[in-house]
This record gives sequence, C-alpha cells and structure tokens, in this order.
Amino acid sequence: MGSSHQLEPPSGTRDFLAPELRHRERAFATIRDVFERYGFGPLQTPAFERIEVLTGKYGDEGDKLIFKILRRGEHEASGEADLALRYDLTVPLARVVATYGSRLPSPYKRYAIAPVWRADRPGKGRFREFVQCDLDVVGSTSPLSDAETVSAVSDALDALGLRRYRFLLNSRRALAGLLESYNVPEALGGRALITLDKLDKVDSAEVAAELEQRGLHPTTAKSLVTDLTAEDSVARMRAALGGSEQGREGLAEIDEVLGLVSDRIGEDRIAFTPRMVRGLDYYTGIIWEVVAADMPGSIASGGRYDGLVESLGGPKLPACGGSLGVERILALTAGAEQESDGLDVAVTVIEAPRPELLAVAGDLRDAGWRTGTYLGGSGKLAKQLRWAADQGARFSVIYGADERAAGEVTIRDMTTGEQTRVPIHGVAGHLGRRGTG
RNA sequence: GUGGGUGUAGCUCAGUAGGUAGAGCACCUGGUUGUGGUCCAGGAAGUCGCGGGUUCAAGUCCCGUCACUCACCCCA
Repeated sequence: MGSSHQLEPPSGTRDFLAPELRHRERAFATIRDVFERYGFGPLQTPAFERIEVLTGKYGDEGDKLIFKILRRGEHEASGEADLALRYDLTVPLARVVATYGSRLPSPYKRYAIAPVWRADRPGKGRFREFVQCDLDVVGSTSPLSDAETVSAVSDALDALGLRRYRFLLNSRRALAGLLESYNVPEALGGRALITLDKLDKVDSAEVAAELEQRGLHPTTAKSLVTDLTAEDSVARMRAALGGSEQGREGLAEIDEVLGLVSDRIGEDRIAFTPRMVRGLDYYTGIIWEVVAADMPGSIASGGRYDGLVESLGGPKLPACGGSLGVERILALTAGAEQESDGLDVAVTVIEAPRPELLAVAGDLRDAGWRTGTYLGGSGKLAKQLRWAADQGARFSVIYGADERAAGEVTIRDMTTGEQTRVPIHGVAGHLGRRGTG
C-alpha cells in the first residue's frame, strides 16, 4: 500500500532476509575457511575509530567519503566530529598493531570479515555499508607474504565458485619509475596516474588530452598513452622502467611475485598491468586488483603498505594485504546455486493440534529434516498442501481421523503425488536421514 | 559532489487533446465438507513518490523536494 519510502533502509544499505542472508553467510564461512587454512587468525575491532586515525590515510577523495560522528554532550553544538565509522579494515589493523606492538606474534597474520562504511553515492554494486573480507601480514618484507595474500584471495575466489577473473599486478615503485622515465614532474604524478587508469574505458586520445590539460607536455602525454596502449606495451614498459632506479626495483618485485604465484593460480590469471593504478594513498610497493567479467570495478584488491603502521605512531613495520568485495562477488554468484529456503517436510494439521504431530515433527527434526508444522488458520487440506508446496517441501505429512484411528500417518511425496501410509512412530525411519536419500 | 533519465496496485507496466485510474502476474474466496502445482467464476488492493503552483478541473502542465537509475568522479 503505497506508503512512504521513509521506512525503507537508507539508500546504499540493505535488509537481508533469510534466503539472501544464508547465501551471504555461507560465502563468509567459505572465505574464512580459506584464510584460516593459510594460517591467518581473526581480529575484531570497533565499528568506529577516533577520527584522526582515519583521516589522511585514503587521499583527499577518500577523506570526503568517511562517515563522521558528531560530538555529543556540551560539544554537540560545535558541529564537530570526533569519531568516524571505519572506512576499511586495514587502517584499524594498523592501529591495533601500533597499539599492541610486540605483544602480537611476528609476523602478525590476521583476517577480518566485517562491514565498513563509505559516504559514497550508491550505485550498481556500490553501497554505503558493505562487508569486506580482509587479510594482511604485518612485519614481513618477504615477497612470499605478497604472494601468499594473492594466492589466498585466489583460492577464496575459486572456493566461491568464481571462474572468470583476472589479477592485475603492478607496483607503486614501477609507477614512480614510469613517471621518472617519462619526465613527468613529481607534482603532477598522482593526477597523471589516475588519468592513465582510465585507459581501458576511455578513448586513448581523450586520455592524452586530459593529461595535457593536467600540465604534461603534449609529447610526453602522447608517448605515454601510445606506449601503454601498444600491443607490446608490457615490453615497452619494461624497457622504459629499466632506465630508472625505482623502475628497476618495481619490475623486480613484480617479477618476483609473478614467479611465486603463477603456478598456483594460473599464468593466464595474473599479469603485469602497467596502467593499473590504485587510489589509496598508503600503498608503497606491490599493488594488485582482481577484475571479473560482467562486473564493473574490481572485486578484490590489495598491495603493500610499508609506512602505514608507523604513520599511526606505531613501530616501523612493513605490511601487505588484500581485501575481497563480497558484495560484488555475491552478485556474480547469486542465482548460480539457488538454495531452497523453505522446508523439507511440511506437517499438516487437519484436526486440532495434537501432541502426536509434535512427536512426528520432532523425530524428523532429530533425523536432520527441516520440518515445519502448519501454523495457519485454515483447516482445509488443499490450503495446507499449497502452503507445503510454497515452502518447497519434498514431503507432506497428513494426519487426520483415518490415520489417527489406525495409528498411522500419510506421507505425500510432493513431486510425484505418491502417498504412503506408515506407522506414526515410523515416519523418520521411513524417510531415513536427510541427504541419504 | 556534477549532468541526464525514471517514480501509477505486492511485481512488471499502460494511461490517448488536462475531465478525480487500467492490464498481466501475484494474492484472497468459491467451484472440490481430507489432497497443492491445471481450469472456471468472483473479489480485494493505488491520497498516481512527496509538497506547492496554474486551472472550473492535474496521473497528465509548471516549480521545488525526495528516492531510484545511467554517465562522470571514486571505489570493494
């Protein structure tokens, strides 16, 4: 009845009813199992943090997207915020490491599956409240830690049944080297990289124009765009990066990670992608993201952030990690395996409710069958069978005057319509255990 | 945050030159007093997103607002 939108959840947030929630929780459990198998342990932190912990970590754009919480009490009138909802799970992790330092195992490998909030404009596959599945290694500079996070994310995607995805691999150092090789002034570097990131969506001439508009020399802009879009762009990049110290370091770390994970996750599933740029300011080395067919944006991402813990006042510890965007992954796997949300067995109630019905239902439940009794107000069997069918029940139990007199119940197979009379205490025995046929 | 589109019954939508609303599906009841998924008959359901304006009269025109949506921005 056409009432107001006021009662709907705020835009960019959702209510989850049973079928969808089950699907989600199953996915979370799958991911958690993979992470545990890699030896990561769980961590839970508060939904909100002191605001100064969050600001300045995500870049200017990112800061605008932080949900702020106003001060309360006598300071309320000031309109200032002193707390904010977490924007991701990585910064809270860095805060934990800064707080507990040496009391944590080293390296510290942790995962977290929890909601984060962004004051973003919602859109397709884009929410203001969504769950991230993060895993990170703090305290290791070994390329193995980069490789293992990539590998774990890949395993998780496989376990979720995702097929068509690819890792794009790059390095902040390689990007810095790239800018150096092409003589892009440092001040323009950041914006130039973001512009380059558009190359897969936008026409290359437009990208070149935008680069010029940002202050690059026309010749620089053109050669950058040409080299990045050429057939042999990877070869051209490798050549260009060879001319700079940072470029060589970047290439080396990229090759090292590629060499470590290619066998495990498949060579065709990961590639050095010179134009791939990640927005978050805190990355310092390897960066990667996962793209999937039929989904704009990325479904997972990560990288190395060696300076973040220290910037929060903690020890100078290297770190790397990654995060899966389950919301987007769930959108891809939804419907693929539609779980029946209802009942296995529906127990009808023709006469007044009787204890035998609960006994039969109890036996079935003990045997693992998801069993429901009719709780509606109709005494008509037709209606109750319809209810049973709506619930997706494979069997219905019918218990009326006839059956009661004989000490039996009728079991109706809802797909074939076949009916059998069995002794009232033999129902579970007749159907067996759930799943064993 | 910027620009475009949409907003009519639970869902998908129609609504012709402004004259206070329609279809399909779903739902409910009955045909079948103990048998669902077919069929037939009937029924219920909308202050036409919200607020204001023009008009004798607005779902229809104008302004505002909110929501959703597409592109940009950014991201999972």
